[in-house]
Amino acid sequence: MTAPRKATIGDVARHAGVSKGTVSLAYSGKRPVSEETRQRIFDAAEELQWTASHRARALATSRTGAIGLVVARDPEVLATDAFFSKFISGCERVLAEHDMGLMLHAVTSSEAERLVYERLAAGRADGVILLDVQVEDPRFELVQRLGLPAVVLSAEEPTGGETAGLPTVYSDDSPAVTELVGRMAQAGHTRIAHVAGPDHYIHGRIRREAFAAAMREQGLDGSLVVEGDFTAASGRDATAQLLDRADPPTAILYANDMMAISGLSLAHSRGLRVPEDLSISGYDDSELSAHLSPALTTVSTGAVQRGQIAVTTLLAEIAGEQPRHVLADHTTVVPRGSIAAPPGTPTRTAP
Amino acid sequence: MTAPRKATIGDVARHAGVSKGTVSLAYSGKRPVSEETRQRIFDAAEELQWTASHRARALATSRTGAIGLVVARDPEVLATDAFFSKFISGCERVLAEHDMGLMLHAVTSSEAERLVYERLAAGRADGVILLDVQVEDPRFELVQRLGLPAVVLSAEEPTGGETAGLPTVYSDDSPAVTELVGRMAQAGHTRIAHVAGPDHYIHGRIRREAFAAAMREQGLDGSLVVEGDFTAASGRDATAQLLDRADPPTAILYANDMMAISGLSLAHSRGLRVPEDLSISGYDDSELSAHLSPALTTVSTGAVQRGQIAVTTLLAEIAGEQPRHVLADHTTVVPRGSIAAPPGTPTRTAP
DNA sequence: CTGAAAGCGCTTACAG
DNA sequence: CTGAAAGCGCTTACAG
Repeated sequence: MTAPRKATIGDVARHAGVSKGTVSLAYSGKRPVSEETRQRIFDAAEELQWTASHRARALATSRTGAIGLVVARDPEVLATDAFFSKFISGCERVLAEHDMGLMLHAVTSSEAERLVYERLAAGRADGVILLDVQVEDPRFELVQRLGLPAVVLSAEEPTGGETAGLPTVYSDDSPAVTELVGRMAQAGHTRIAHVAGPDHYIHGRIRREAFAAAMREQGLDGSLVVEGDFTAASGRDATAQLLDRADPPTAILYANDMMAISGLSLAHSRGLRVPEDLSISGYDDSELSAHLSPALTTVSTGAVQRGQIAVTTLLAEIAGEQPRHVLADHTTVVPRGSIAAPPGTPTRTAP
Repeated sequence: MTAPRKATIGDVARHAGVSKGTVSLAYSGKRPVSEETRQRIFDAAEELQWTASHRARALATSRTGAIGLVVARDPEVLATDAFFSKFISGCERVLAEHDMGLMLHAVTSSEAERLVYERLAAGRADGVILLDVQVEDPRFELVQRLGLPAVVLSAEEPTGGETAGLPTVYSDDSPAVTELVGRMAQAGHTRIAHVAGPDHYIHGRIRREAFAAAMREQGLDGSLVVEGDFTAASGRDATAQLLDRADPPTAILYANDMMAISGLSLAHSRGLRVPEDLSISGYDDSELSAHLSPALTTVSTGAVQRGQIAVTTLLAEIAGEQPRHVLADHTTVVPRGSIAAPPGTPTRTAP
């Protein structure tokens, strides 16, 4: 039962009667190997059940074959984030093609976070993707000092060096928010509120600014904003605060699905019908949002595609290509049943 | 702007006027180094900004410093799984102590899955944790053939070699389900239904069997079971099917929160009040469940602890210790507002 | 097309 | 307490 020593490239070479170099070449194809010896080598490898040692290859090539992803969020929040796992799945898709993997790190302090990046830079990963970017994120400087290739994922175009020159995969969250406000206004709503994400997150801030701008365009008062933190708890509390007002909103635009769903639930429990009494929208297109009753109007973020693009961009940078910013916009509004005319609207306002 | 060559242990040794071996020892502490040279070494390292290369160390020690986790689920489903990210967070906690990392792989075909395990075994990970275990899971044989240390996470004690002798971290989901049924029965429910998870998953099957057994114990009919697949979509459909019956249940026990939440939403949309008209319970204790209105009675699975224990167990196995099964039971019912007496019950049945 | 050898950057017996 | 050297298992110029 004691594990037999694993075969090495040397064993295969000996077995096939060639040099180690030739075995290596037969697999990499970096230089031609005669069909005959190639076959001998494959047979020997098969017989010895040999697979190249990843560790040895990593040292020889100075490439680890992994990229790093560090998440500095409470696991509770991570759990409920529809974006995250779709994003990872997109990353995997292209990593697999390149025979690479994803090193995931969950940290809870910024001290631990710094340490993790240092370890990654010490050869545990060939590069990293920076998620949940904050305004003037300290990681920008950190990765550059560490010489660690990185791409940042942002919700706005880094026109003025917002991402410190690091290659950035960005989308623009604004149009979807504008469209959502437009739909609500069109349905006849005037008192529209926004439950925002934290302002220090770019995607929190952008969605909020887009809300304000869209309301202004519609000639409406865009000041009814409550800041949440993307958790269900904060969604419920913010909603309670809004509904408790003397002049409660007739529509609420939430910065993510999670907050929208707990908000929806609270509204229901207060006897409000959605969408008849209250219209709402989310952001993220989580699986749950599509199967609620009524289903939640939300925004699909193209998370899988962004994962793919982010990794592709990172690999290009690692390969030494000139870093560039790339627009990855698959953001689109998914209209579902949670928006209707406000209460008291005549059944049909024919044009 | 061209990246300066990174310092190596040789540079540090030269700088400090010692041998490479001594530098290594100064850091590992595996053998004593005089305080004076030790300081010289640290100073040199500091000045040259040296950190040991993980790749080189990995080859020299035959240890990769990472464990693998492969998830064979639709990203949509993963996204909404409260267990998963808490579990990962628990893993990280102990991995960090050991200066190790987590290689995460998301696969969508069993073909891809096999390939990933082979890669992991080829030196990309020192061991793996097997999640979402199925009955007679083919991975049991695979990891053993590959000589890849593994621990499996199960929802029942592997008394009869269910996990092929692999060290197993198990909990028992039954008591919580029994308690839930008990609470519902106690409240006066007799028509209690179960929306189950797929039967080929151990945790799906166990919860279902526990439901049947508990109903039997209560002298109730436990045949009202609809199989879902843990997604919100299936939760909604199963609930519709139940509520459409001539004799709909007055209480529904769901195999996870996600199905319970979409079920709750559907019930609401049909004008049923929860818990006045329908009592429900979930399983997983997701963040959302606590902030719904009413909050969802559910089961906390101790996912963080299980992650910690799983990794601890795996590291012990990697270190060559005798593999054993370990009970990791932090499963407990979290009573919240979603269970009450069935409709038509006199206000208070004083004992 | 193939071989011999150096090199990737550490760790760890082996001597002293 | 410290040094010189071998070894981890590959890849890749360099010769032929």
